[in-house]
Amino acid sequence: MDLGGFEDKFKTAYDKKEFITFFCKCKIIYSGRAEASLGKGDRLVSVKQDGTVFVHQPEGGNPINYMKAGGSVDIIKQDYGLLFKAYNSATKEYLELEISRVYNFMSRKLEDGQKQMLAGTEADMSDMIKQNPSLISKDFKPLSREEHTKFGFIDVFGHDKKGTLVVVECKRYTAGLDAVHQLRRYVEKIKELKGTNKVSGILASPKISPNAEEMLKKWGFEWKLVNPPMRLVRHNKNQKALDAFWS
Amino acid sequence: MDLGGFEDKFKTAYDKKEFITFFCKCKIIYSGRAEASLGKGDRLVSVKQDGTVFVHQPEGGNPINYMKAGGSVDIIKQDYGLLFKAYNSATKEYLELEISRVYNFMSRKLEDGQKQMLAGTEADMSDMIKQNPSLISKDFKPLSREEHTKFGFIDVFGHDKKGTLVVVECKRYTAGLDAVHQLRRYVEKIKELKGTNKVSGILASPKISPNAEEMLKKWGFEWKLVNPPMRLVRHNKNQKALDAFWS
DNA sequence: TACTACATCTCGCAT
DNA sequence: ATGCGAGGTGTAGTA
Repeated sequence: MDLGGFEDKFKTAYDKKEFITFFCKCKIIYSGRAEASLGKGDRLVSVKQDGTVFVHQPEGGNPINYMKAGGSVDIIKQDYGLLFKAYNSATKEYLELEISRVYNFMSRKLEDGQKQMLAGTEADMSDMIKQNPSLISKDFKPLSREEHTKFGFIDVFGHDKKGTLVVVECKRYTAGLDAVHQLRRYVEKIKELKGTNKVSGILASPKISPNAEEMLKKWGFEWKLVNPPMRLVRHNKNQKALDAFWS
Repeated sequence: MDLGGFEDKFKTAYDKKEFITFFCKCKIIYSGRAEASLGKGDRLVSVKQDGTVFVHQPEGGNPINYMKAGGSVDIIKQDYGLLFKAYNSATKEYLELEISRVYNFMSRKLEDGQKQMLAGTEADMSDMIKQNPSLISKDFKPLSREEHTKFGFIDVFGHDKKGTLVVVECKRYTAGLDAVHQLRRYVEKIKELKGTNKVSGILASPKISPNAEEMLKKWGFEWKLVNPPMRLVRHNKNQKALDAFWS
């Protein structure tokens, strides 16, 4: 594609705040939170309607470069082709593409007012435990969930029959050392605030790493196997319904 | 764009393992590591050459849905339009787009063998400290850096004039409670391994949160203000050299 | 605004 | 394969 034609199309679409995307050959320099450079190659470049920019190489899950919303883009003629400059003066970030060729270009104003519904998060897991406290133990009585105020960020908080306070930390995946440290921090905090040593800590997760389990025991806490809700529901349930749904 | 024409183009490009990207109106369901759904709206959809899929809404930095490389994509005619099914049997993940309209389509085989060079990471920061130990203290003698062993991952390890062992943990940004716990873990580990209590811990970062500083002091550690290297060099250095380098 | 913790985190490295 | 920590992490929720 002709670079002059691209420049015109880009500027028109950018002024109209359309979603822009194109394939090109370019060299990349980023300067801001770090300093990065990438030699010449073919990439997908997109500029979103809020000013977000991202660049993808032909393989790999994440953009190789990006700019968050809030910046601006200029295109400037150079001897080698075009200089695509995305910059954010507020954060002092600069992303520059030295474009030598543009292969394809498309742009359009996209309309989308939808927000994603999501189930199976850690919040859902703590919900499930509060609804079904026997997942932790027979005499666990939950009092609160996702406590973000008084005691810190505790997933589930409650007590047992003997009046011992119980702090539960949930992890959706394998719990590691960091999870054990988190639990310890919350237990210490509760002990301090309540002026008691009768506080037990429970880590609830589908799995725990060996080091984490060792440290957990060393500090007198417990691990409880709990699977997160909604995970692979379709695959663990009736297989016939599945096949019907997914094929 | 005609849905039948899109279907043909997509299948041809997909078979050739081209980088595919299109604008469409669709409804989305994801099932796998969580369960998610998103009502009808306009989005950008891309399928990369390694099978990576991502879907972007018109605004926001991250893809609203994605699949990592390793899966497959099918397109199936339906009464409402086309069903785009991306699935990975190994991980039991499914992403389905119910496509009612396709606005634009482009695909191309992209060639790119480049890898990004990056400077200003935490590894560079620990390098800098090892090169310039006075950033920590006058009598700090670094011995090793980026110790990536079974004991853990210690950024910089050394000793002072009096023979006290020193563990340094670096953070590029504001150090929080997690960083303090990390430091504590490494110090405890070293004490255990070396059979001594003469181990001091230092947290090196450009900033520290109040809670983190409190906990740090409580445990007898120190904070040292260290800025990460390479950050904003472009803006802090001589402007003439800059212009030469960056233009 | 700053602080805290989650994320369908992703990614790389070492065991 | 698993564990562990960094990330130009991003993002949401709260004080």
